Amino acid sequence: MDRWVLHFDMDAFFASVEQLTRPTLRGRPVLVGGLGGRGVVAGASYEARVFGARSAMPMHQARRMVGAAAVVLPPRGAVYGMASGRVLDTVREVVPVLEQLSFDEAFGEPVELAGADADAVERFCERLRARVREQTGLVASVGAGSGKQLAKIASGLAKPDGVRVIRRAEERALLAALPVRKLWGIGPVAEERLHRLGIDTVGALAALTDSEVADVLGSTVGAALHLLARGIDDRPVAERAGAKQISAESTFAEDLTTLDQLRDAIVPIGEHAHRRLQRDGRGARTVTVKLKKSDMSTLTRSATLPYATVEEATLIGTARRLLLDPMDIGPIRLVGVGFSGLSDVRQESLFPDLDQALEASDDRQAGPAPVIAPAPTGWRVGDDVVHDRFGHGWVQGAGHGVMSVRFETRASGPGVMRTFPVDDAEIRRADPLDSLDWPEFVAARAASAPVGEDAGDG
DNA sequence: TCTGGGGTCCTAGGACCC
DNA sequence: TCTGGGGTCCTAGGACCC
Repeated sequence: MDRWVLHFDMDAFFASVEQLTRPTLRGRPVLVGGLGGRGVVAGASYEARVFGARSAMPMHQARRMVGAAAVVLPPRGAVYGMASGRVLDTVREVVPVLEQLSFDEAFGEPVELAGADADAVERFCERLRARVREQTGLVASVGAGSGKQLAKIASGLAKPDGVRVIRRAEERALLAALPVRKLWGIGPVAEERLHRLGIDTVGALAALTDSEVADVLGSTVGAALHLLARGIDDRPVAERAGAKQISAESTFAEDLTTLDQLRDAIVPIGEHAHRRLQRDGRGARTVTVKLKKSDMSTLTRSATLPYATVEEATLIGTARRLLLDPMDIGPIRLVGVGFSGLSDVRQESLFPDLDQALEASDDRQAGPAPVIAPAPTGWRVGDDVVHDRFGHGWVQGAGHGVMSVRFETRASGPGVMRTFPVDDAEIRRADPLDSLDWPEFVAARAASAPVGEDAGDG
């Protein structure tokens, strides 16, 4: 009996959430991403893509392509996370088993579609999209095919705002004509290797022998891709287990050149990773430090503790001791801290002596301020604010002692802009999530919870 | 003014144990 | 007293995904 795998993919997710919660931005070219000199685009609205802007492009380049109309916003991870959760909850009402790939993508294989004809699958996908749009205000595209690979290719063809069902009869021809890069698992390196051998299409890849593919792409990855290229893809759709690794990293505006700078810089990064570890609830046994040099090559150093721990001092102390000296390895643009070997751990250690030893050797100190200045105390474009009379809004511009605030939320429709002195006492920092929910739930939440910090967490 | 941040999986070598 | 083979754990690097 024919199986049907669905791939569900939100359209321009980050930018769409911005346009949903800040209605003035609808129809405008929105770029979400890092604002600094080294920032890249994390999300671009379709209006921005018209100019050639794309995800992963350096922000300055995208900004130049789009021109003066560009609206550039820092990512609001907490809002995207909340929106993502609601979208997936909605999908789950219809497709209970979901394999979530990211914030905005998931595979499903609805049991009621087993053996269905393509028209029925198409109707199902359209109903799913309509439901998501009604309940969340966000647009998804859905692809369907005989396996994960084809479902994913189909959703790519469906975008924007559509459904694409790849029928059995068209499968072979469609796949064969595709550039190899379209296969999930073929990136720039594999693509280049195949090009050098004159293999440009999935059809040409499929026509190779097993051993030829293994020679070019390796025996494990090569064999898997060779099967996919021939349309053989019986991988099951299954819920993902908990994360295997939790990490945080940061790129600095200017390269770090001394060990002291690294030792200072790694602390807030380790704390960030540790906060997320705490939220996860497990402890970590292995600590990994990642350093990216100015030439973009990376070095990693890791250490495995005798037991998993949740202790911040132990974990960050271990990370600090793993650092290498830029005097030896060269200037560093990024520092990362990762925790792995995750497991449930009781709070009290089985090895109190060892704990003491580890903490004693922890050279962490309350040293000078981090090299990278903390967020400026003033208002920045994109900040969420609240005003007693005008309600929830966001900072659209700031400078020269004044700031312009657009008062609007998802529920309000396009709002008015007002100008205030930057030190106006009536303007306060607000929880970004209120832009999604205001005013329905906000009163209840404001009464019970403090304003969230960590909005940039994604 | 080049190239973020959060992940997964694979490879390969060495240590260590039986 | 000069040389095996298998299994597991650890470390480092890299490709790839969104």
